[in-house]
Parts: sequence; structure tokens; C-alpha cells
Amino acid sequence: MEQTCYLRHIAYDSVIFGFSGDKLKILITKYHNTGLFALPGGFVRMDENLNDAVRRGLKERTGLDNIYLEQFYTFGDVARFKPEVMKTILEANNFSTLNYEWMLDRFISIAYYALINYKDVVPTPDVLSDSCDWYSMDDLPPLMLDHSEIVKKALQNLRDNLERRLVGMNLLNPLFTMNELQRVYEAILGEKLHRGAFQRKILSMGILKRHDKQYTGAANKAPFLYSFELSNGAKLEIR
Amino acid sequence: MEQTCYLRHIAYDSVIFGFSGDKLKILITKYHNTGLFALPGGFVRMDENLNDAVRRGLKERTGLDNIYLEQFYTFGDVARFKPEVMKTILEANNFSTLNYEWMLDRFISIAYYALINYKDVVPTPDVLSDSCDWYSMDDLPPLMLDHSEIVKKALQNLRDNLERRLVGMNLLNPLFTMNELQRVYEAILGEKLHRGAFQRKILSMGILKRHDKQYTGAANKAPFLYSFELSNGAKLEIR
DNA sequence: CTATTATTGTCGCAATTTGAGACAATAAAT
DNA sequence: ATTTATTGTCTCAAATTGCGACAATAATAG
Repeated sequence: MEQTCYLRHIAYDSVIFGFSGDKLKILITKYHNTGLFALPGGFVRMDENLNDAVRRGLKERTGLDNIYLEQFYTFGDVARFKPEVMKTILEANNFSTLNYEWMLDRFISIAYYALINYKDVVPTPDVLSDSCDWYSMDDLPPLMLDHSEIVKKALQNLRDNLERRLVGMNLLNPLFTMNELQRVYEAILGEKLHRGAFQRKILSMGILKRHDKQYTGAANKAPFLYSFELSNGAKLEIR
Repeated sequence: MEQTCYLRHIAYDSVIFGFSGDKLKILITKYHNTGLFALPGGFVRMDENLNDAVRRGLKERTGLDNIYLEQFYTFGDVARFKPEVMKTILEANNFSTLNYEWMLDRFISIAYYALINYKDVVPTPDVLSDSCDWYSMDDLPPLMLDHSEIVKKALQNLRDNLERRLVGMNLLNPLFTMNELQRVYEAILGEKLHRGAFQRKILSMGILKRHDKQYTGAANKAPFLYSFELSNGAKLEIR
């Protein structure tokens, strides 16, 4: 983690979405001894693709490879330059600000959102953080710098892309019921959808493969399980 | 243009769209004595917002303020790091590579697209370029580095945003006919649209104000002129 | 002044998509 | 066997879209 290792002035932040208990959640880290909450982020090595840097960070935080990842905006206002904040974090961790002076510079942050299966993840804090935990989108702690704005824009982008790309299933198990999928869509869009119309629409797209029924033990008709599968050689991008 | 003035490793590129002769066009600059074509780009000052840097560059290139501008992607692959190219440009302009060594570093580029009224612009080359001219999207010269990819992605984004935001009119005069607007949409989407359906749809959105007719001298019914105007307090963002 | 021509604003109709409710099927409990 | 909750599917109305048609009209030609 030396100065020469990373591109100066460049950082990334990631909004990592998961779905649990009918709620859309994201991963938030908390820095040691500071009470500061932040999005998981990191820096780009000199010899590393930007996208690869983000995937590396995601791997460290979630243990997952092959995550659905989307870049959505780059934040570059001068107002986000607040060296005191970074200084606080470094000092709270007994990092000499001499060696890490480059971290006190102005940064531009490229923001990504990721969709992962909540169950697959054991959130792991990094060196500076003492926790990395899920928070419901409707119950986030106050975030440092402009991270609240980043989250807001991430959700906005996810919603916009929900129909065009077919990303809902990335938040679920490989096998899921129609009801689970609908609840994911409802959590993302923040509104109730009509069951019949939703089922009809999704099925008409021909991207789901139907499997055996799921017998949950509940006293009612068992739902089919589905997996995401392009039957014909259809492209992922709709339209 | 000294080293200390700009943020290292950070550049922007802009895809500036105009509409003329039923064609969608963009501005391309050509560097002195090199035969290299590129998108208009620039750097971010230490004390300057990223978005402001782009607007500053746009102002220099087009003379226009208040341009419709959209950030769409940040390109950060290592593969775009080709110091020879920049060196060629600097040497062709008799710029000492000593003073401009920072320009030979690896850069991450934040890409924007702009929509402007073709007629309003007198394209102006910068210090390093000997021309800044319009090129039809279907007849672009070979562009340096990954600039062709940037253009491709810009068009893709513009198309995706065309319905959601109502951006077509930014390429036209304040007063325009329905036919002109349709031709803009067709140029962007790259397909013919049905006249009746287009008119009905646009008018139903209630965002156009109808003005007097335009008597062109042609032997046919004169079309109405329209301007873009939100009648009720509607938001620009649709949906 | 009348006929012609090209283009415009608008309408009608069929086809398609969407919203909302209804109903039979069914897995498990009573 | 009956009840309960949920599922898959259907029907019908409402809204949207694709496509052609028609009258209106600005200028020109005769």
C-alpha cells in the first residue's frame, strides 16, 4: 500500500446490493474508532484495469468472483475533497500520515453497483474498517462525504436498467420462484406489482427455464422453480 | 499548462453531437503534423469540478455555454496507456517532453456526450490541433486510442436515453417543425419512424408549445413551429 | 380563377400490450 | 373429506402502438 503502487487522485466506490427479508440492502463499512460509515471502495494499481480493481475489491469484501457489476457515474466535484476526514481515519488506525500522504489528496471516484446473492456472502472488513455489514436501503446510517448521493444515484440507475437489462435474478439463488423474483422487482422499484401481469410479462420474454416444483411444506399449491436461461441464442441486452 | 495545474492521470473526452443534412455528426480534432484524429478532450484543474472542466473545454471548442451534457462512462483500461502516441503529438508541436512529462502518464478518461445546435457553432481547434470539424457518424476517420469505442458507447447511451429524457430538441433551433424533430430522432435511432404515430406520441407528452406556422415557400401546407416547453410543472425526467 | 402537387394535422381501425380481477388446481393441515 | 393459502392461467376492459387514409392547405401551373 505504498504511494507508487496506486494511481493518484483516483478511487472507486461500490454500492453492493443484496436482497433479504423483502428488503433491498447494501454493504456498508465502518472505520475503526471513528464512527464513520462508508461505501466499500479502493484504489487502482498502476498496472491494473479500472474494472479489475473494482472486482479485486469486491472479491476481498465478499469472497465472490463473477459478480454482476455496472459502472454508473464518476463523482468529481471539488467539494468531495475533505482531507480532514481521511486524516481522521488514518490516525484512528495509527497509520502515519507521512507514508499515506497521497491518501489526503483530492480524489475522483468512479462508482459501481453490484448485484449479489445475499446468502453467498460473508462480509469482510478491510484493514481500516472494523465492520462490513448489510443495511436496508430504507434504514442507512449517515454516510461520509458524498456517499449518500452515490447510493441514491446507484438506485436510480438500477431502476432505470431493471427492464432493459434483466438483472433481477442476480440477487437470487440460481433456482428461484416467480414470487421471489417479483419481490425483488418490487424491492428495487419500491412499488407493488400485479402478480398475473408480472408473471405473464416475465414468462413471455422466454428467458426463464422451468424446473420441478418446490414443495416447501406450506399448505398450498407448490410453485415452480425457475432458472435464468436464454433458450434461443438471445442476447442479454433487450431492445 | 504546467504540471501542478492539473490532476494527474485524469482526462476527459467529449462526444459532441450535432445534426445537419439529416445526419448525426460529431466534432473531431486533428493534431498538427501527425494525421491523428481524436475526440475533443482535456484535463481537470486541481481546484475545478470535473463537470466544470468539461464545460470549460466545450466552451473553448464551440463557444457555447449552457450545453446539454451527459456523462456516460469512464474508461480505465491499462491498454489505453500508449505514451508513444502522446509523445508523437507533443514532438510534432515542438513541445518539450520534459515539461509535459505528466502527459505521458497513464490516464483514465471520463467520457461525456453533448448535444448542440449545429448552426450555433464555430468549431475551434486547440493549441495542439490544426482542425476541429464535423464528421458524419457514418463516415468517421480512424480515431486514436480507444476513441472509436468511446463514440460507439456514446451513441448507445444517447439512444437509450432518448425516450427517457427528452433530449432530441437540444440538437435543433429553439423553434422547430415536427418533421425536423422526427428526422433528429431517426438520425439518432438509425431507423425510420411512422409519421402519424410519432406526432401523436410527442404531442401527447405535453412538452411542446405550438407557435405560428412556418411559411417556407414550398407548394404545400405549412407546418407549425414548436418549442420545447413544459406546460404544467412537469419534470424533465420521464417515468 | 381553377387544377395540380406536395406536405401537414388528424382520425380510424386493427393489432398489441397492460391492468385488474376471477377461477380452477393443489399441497398441506384440520 | 374439508379447509386454507397460494399458484398458474385465463378473460375482459383499458390503454398504447402500427399503419394507412383523408381532408386541409400553401404555392405553382395553366
